[in-house]
Amino acid sequence: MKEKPQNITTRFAPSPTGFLHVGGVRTALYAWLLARKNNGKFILRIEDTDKAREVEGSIEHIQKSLKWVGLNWDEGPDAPGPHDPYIQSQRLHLYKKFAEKLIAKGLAYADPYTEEEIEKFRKQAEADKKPFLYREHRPETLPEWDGHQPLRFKVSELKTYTWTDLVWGELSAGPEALDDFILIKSDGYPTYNFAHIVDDIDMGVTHVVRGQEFISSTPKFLSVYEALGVQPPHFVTTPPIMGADGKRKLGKRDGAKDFMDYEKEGYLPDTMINFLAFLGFNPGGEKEIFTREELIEAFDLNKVQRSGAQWSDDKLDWMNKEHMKMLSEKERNEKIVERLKILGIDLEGVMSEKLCPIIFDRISKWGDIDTFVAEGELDYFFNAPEYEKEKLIWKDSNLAEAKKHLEYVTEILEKSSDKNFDSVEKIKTLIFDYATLQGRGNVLWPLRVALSGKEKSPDPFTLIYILGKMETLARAEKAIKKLD
RNA sequence: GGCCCUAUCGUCUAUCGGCUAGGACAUAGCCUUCUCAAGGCUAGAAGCGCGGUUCGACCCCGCGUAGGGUCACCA
Repeated sequence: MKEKPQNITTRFAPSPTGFLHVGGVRTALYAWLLARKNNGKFILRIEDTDKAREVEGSIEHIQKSLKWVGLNWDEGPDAPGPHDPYIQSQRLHLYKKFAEKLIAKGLAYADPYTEEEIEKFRKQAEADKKPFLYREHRPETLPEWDGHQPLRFKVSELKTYTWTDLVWGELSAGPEALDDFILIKSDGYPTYNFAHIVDDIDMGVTHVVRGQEFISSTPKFLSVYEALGVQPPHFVTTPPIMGADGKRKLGKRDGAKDFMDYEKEGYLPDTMINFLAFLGFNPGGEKEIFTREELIEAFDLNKVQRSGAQWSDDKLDWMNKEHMKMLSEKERNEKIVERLKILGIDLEGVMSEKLCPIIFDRISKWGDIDTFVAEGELDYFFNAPEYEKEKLIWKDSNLAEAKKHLEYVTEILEKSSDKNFDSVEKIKTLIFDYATLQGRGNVLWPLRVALSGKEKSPDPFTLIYILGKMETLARAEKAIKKLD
């Protein structure tokens, strides 16, 4: 229907005020997908114009987050490009240059008021239940700027702006959205409202992918583009991600967590990409599990949602398991062994070959291994169990019966010539034959509980295999004694 | 409060005027299984309300309602 846009350039422009949360990453993801799909350019720009809110180390942390999920940028703080540098605090001269253009046109002036005076205006507006508009207090003669007051933009024409957002369609807002906002603060740094426009122009950004909170200030941006005589870029506005309660936009103030926490919890990068993309986007079919490449292929701005989507840990976990299943057995095992090692459990050779699949079945993210271990779920392999008599009995059977079966099985095990139970298959056949005659549950249940000490555990043959002859017999005999 | 936006199962969503409203997560039940998990099957579960346009509205329009965003020398 419409031809592929040419020479697309998108950017992600976080401010280094701490960590990135899922909302920020999704905005970055959409910008990245848009660029990658169109063979365009994706720029990372750091918007550090608020020195008071800046948090040490966040630039590195943000980059780490993006790198974790593979959102690579073509130009950025650590990737030199034609518009170096990519950190706003190092581009002050540029904002000044653009500010001077506006001053020359009579479209910018110094703010003569003190902060207290403005605060008074604001309070008054609030009391009158009216939106605060600075321009209503604009001095008759515009004060000249000496670089120490805030520099304000002068709205020259109060009109209704209409623009097309690639996600939301046609949008418009009247003059009440226009105001004399601050371009450059008294500390010499530009505000976001001005800096991002200057940078987007300078860097040739064609598509501004941003959160929905910027819709209301778009007329302000358009009035600046107009004053500068520059054609505005395309706006691509993403819907908000709501907290799990569905009530409010997810934000740091509401306890949104550090995106890197998901890495710590053991989610796969591909899951995060897949999940985040689908929170507010759906290509239309019934397929939900997408690889990164498939996502780039399927991404379409027309299919991006406008209403907020609620975050769901349940669905994230499900999706992560789906992506985990796409891993090879070798990759799975390596991950599990690695995670266990951190917990002080060393698995080697056959042990890991046997144990890893059991663990894999029971987790939906690598971090589940931690709770698995913490809750003693793997104790059946490492510690001799304590018994509660009743648990050794299968359904309606009785103690004597359980004991009889256990003793018989013990006999089979003792007779086994294979000291290491390397061929559990042979033993398995013998026990199975017996169990089939006696009722499988009646035999296998007490055996499994005797070996594991738990109501839930892997099957008895796996246990026999891993425990070895000595330990298996020791546990079985302990259980038999308990049944006396 | 002004302005802007949004509205399909509990949740994420499909439908681009023809719907017996589809899928996924979650929930419940059943099957399989030595238990749990996994897997398979099944079930319940939705078009915010009122008008209008139309042969026909979940889809288009208006009003109402609800929710979100925004109104900083924050981004």
